[in-house]
Amino acid sequence: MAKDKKVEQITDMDVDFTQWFTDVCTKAELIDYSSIKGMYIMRPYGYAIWENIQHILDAEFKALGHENVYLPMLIPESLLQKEKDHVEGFAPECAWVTMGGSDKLEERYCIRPTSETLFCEHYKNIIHSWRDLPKLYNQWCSVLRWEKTSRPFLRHREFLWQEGHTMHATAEEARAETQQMLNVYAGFMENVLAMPVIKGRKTDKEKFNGAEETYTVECMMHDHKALQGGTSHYFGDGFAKAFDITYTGKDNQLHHPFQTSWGVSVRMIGGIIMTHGDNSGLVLPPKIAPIQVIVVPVAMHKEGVQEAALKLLKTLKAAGIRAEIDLSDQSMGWKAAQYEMKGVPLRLELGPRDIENGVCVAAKRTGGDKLTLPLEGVADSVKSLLDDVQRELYEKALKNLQDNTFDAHSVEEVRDGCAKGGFARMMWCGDEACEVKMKEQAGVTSRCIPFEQHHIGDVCPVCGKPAKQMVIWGIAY
RNA sequence: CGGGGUGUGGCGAAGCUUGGUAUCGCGCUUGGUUCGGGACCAAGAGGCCGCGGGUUCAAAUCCCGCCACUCCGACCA
Repeated sequence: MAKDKKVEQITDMDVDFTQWFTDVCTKAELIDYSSIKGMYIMRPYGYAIWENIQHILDAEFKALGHENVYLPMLIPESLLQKEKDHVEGFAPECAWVTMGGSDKLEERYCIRPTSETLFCEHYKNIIHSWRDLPKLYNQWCSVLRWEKTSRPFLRHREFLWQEGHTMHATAEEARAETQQMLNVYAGFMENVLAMPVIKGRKTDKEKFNGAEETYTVECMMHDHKALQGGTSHYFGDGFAKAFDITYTGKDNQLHHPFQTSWGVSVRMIGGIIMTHGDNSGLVLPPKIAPIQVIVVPVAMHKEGVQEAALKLLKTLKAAGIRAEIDLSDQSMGWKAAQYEMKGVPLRLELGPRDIENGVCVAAKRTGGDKLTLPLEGVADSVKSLLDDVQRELYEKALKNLQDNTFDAHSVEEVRDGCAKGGFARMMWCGDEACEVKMKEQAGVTSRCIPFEQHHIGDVCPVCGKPAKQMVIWGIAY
């Protein structure tokens, strides 16, 4: 039976979620392994998803006044060391270039794990006056962090990302930028990736090395674990002071500018997979899917079928839909399973019977009965179905988040509740010692201090002292 | 980086204990029949047995080292 064959190809997600994830990454042809641990090959289908992410986000960044730049890949050790917290955080995972050709280098160069220091070096050269501010730069690139363990999309040693780095005249302006970009990420994830997010602030323990404040959008995966979707940092003038970046203000006095940085990476693709995927494979939100519609002709050998299918494809493409056709001689069943594996949101079948009736048959990747669509005005019906899939994915993910988020009043409650997956909301005194205890006793980390606060209790259940905020706790990827 | 498991055509496995020159299924190629949920017949092609060293007349098999994958910790976007 067909069902048995599916199980052969891809591990059941309820049996082994990790193995299921790896199966999807390789069998949907998103990724291949290279010979170096943690360095993956992004195959055309996987890279196309990243390209779609890039196109949409890049346009949003630019609409908000940001400019793209490209900075070097190597950071001299002396430059990296200028900001103490920053270097301490990244030193353990830096890879170094020590040779130039056959000569040992005078100073070793770090392969960028992130580019704050490089941006600072450059900003010092180009920022002199209040007229030079703000500087709103963004860079699409890859960075390298020598991770001990690695997994496709979730933890690469080299990963693709974007890093925005901005400089502002005032702290208020920089803070506003930090929030603005967090909102850009949240909107993108919810509206385009169909992934509901929790916006909030990271605790000091979890914040970025060198940042004053780190903000995050946290998502819940299908297995109820947490994934950070994007981060936005407010640096204050710490880096500016460390790198001696100054400008002359309208008051003819020297000032340090205020800085932000923000980024998202291919990890988001891991998030898409783990949010929407099912036991048939990948499920892609239509807005990001490289192929939105696959046209499958049925009984192609029969008179006129192929022509009609190609005509249908042309109609869809002309309407701006990312559609493709499978004219291979594989069986109907094989094709159905194949495009389900690859997460194509909508499949259109067209056979002799349909042509006779002037219709085609649509199957949504999200399931439900197959639908019969008149070929007359098919592009509009398809667009509407794609919208349905997009909405259904979001609603399902939102339900998963809501159903698996609970209020907790004790460490034990968090431990037991999160052990089977989920987000715990619990009050917190703000003390890092209690956060450490949560990790030790409940096995969870703080995901964020959500902007949307609820009053669950008056005290921190860990220490009994008065509580300051509600924190989301969970097990993170 | 510590502990466990794994590595054999593209994929999944058998063979390893007891050394003798590699087997099966899927996939791939060609031809034909099929075609509304993973089709069938026939003929073919494809292997540095993860890499390096050692033992031996002889190594996929035994020994040592390394690399990679994977799971559990610690670390991290």
